[in-house]
Amino acid sequence: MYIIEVIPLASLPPQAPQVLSYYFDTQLPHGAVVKAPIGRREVLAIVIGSEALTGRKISVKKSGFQLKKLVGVFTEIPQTTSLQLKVTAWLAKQYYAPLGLALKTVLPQFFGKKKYILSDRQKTQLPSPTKINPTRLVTANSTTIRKIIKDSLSGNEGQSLILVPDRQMIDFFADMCREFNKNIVVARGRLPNSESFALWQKIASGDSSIVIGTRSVLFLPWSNLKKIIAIDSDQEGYKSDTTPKYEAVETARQIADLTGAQMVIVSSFVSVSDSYQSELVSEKNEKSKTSIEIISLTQESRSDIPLLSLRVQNLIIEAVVNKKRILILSGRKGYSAILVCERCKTTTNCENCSIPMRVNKISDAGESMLVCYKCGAFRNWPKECPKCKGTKFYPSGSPGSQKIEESIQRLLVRSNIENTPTAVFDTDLIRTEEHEHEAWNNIKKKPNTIIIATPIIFSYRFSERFDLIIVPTADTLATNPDFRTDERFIQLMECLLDFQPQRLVIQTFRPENEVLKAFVARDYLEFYKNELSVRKLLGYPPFCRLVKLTFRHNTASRASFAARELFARLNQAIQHDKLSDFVKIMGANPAFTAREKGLYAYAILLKISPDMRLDTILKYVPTTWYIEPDPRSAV
DNA sequence: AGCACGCCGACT
DNA sequence: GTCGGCGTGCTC
Repeated sequence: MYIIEVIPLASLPPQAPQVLSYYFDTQLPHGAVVKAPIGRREVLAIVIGSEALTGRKISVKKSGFQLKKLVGVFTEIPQTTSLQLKVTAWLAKQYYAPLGLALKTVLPQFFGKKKYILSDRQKTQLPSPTKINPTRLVTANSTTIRKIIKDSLSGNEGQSLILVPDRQMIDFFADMCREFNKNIVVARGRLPNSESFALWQKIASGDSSIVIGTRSVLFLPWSNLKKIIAIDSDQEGYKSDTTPKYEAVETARQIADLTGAQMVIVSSFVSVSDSYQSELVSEKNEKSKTSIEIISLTQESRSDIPLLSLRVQNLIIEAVVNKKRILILSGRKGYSAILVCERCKTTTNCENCSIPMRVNKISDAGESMLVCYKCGAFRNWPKECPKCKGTKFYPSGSPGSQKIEESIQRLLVRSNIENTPTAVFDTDLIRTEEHEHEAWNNIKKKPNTIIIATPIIFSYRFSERFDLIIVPTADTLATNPDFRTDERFIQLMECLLDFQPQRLVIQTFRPENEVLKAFVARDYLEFYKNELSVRKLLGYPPFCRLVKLTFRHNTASRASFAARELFARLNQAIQHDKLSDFVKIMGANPAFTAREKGLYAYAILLKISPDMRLDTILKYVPTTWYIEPDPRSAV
């Protein structure tokens, strides 16, 4: 009899032991794959140790548990590389995730269905980097990116990875690289198992190639990785939506450190956090030739603030007449942010959530519905106001894509150029990748289409060109106010410049805003300096890591009780473990959306010293809480 | 993350 | 009276 220690490919609470023990008749090698019973189910597990069972010693060692027997062996041939195990351990530690789920993310999709043979080198050792290369940080625009990628890849004998934030970008980089290298591998998420296996083996064999893909390709069995180029570092798509909720670029840097590869981040705009990383080397690029124009809306008459100022209207008409391509950046989908009662000014809120419902146009005749973007609930236009019994309502608040399109169409009609097509490009209309392709092809068929798009258009920013770009609502581009709002604004504007417009026009109620001025001057040194000092003072990234804790319950009092209870418990732990210099607790407060899908939500925000392990404090958080490390938004 | 247990509402 | 909703709790 032998005691076998395994990592099961299942989620165990992170505060519980992550390695489970079983007994079995034979010894099993490190890396073997077995079937282990957990509760009433069977899961695959990786063997990480075997020891002979000598008498009753074990019952003492594993007291409290009745050891179960392994159900069977899938294969004794080791299926995990040394690099994979290192990355697994790092993911689990860095993002406070169960080890088994971290392992599941690094293993290939065909794991447990196909068996394979690893080289000895992969099983046991890493390429042992002689030195850790500092990450290079390069700002690029659509004219310089080709050169930067080409230079970065030239003379590279090993494997290279180009990491992109979303699938739409893959083709652009694949086509670009094909011009100077024939060995391009395009990795699109879910391949059939056989293709996925072929790709996996090609990379495992050490074959020199340039791999282009989204975050899942990070975990290919690199055997000769020399370079990782990440396109942008702060895009939404880089954050994993399943546990472990890793940041792909941060993970890429870790893999680069483990393999000795060189890491390069190519961004349109260097984030505040990246600007602080002292080991990064920034390389300037030339300024764009776009003329940036700010239009102050404060002078427009108070009662009738038009969506498009006279100046913008004239520019659009002129551009249409001259057959120029026009893009309008929309901050949100739908028609408008809120619906207001004409008499008492009350907004219509969702019944299940404590947020206003958005107005959505559902037909060209102007028929509208209300929709909640939190829970997806729909309702008809209200008949009467529950407060004042008023019967007239009007859409208000920040305008969405539909309302912008409506304004444009009216303008075109007024100007007798109504044969100009318009198209909305946002996630209301584009639900799947095929939709997106189709929508895009339709637009391309009519090159004079005026496009009204949310930031999802940025996936095309290196390959598309617009002559005139309008930002009608600069002040409401950020959906929720947050410490990252200002940098997010600059990032959006910098991405717009990648379309290389002749003119970019920004409408604002706050023309004196410092952030806007920094963008117009395109000089961010002062911005970084101010932003960093504020963040240092308030304990935001890069000076602290944030962890958002959320508790939801259908009873308000129980939710608030749980929140106060954990708040007290964490404070106690901080005192007892002498962590007050390393952890700050904000809360416990009702969450930004205090009621969500009928549940009352409370949130606690932790600010944790970047070099402290998250589990030092998170081990005190009950499993009933939702834990989100490095949330994209602090609210 | 699964998966079962357990306790409340609408069906043959 | 059972089926089934999903809240709560456990996994060597």
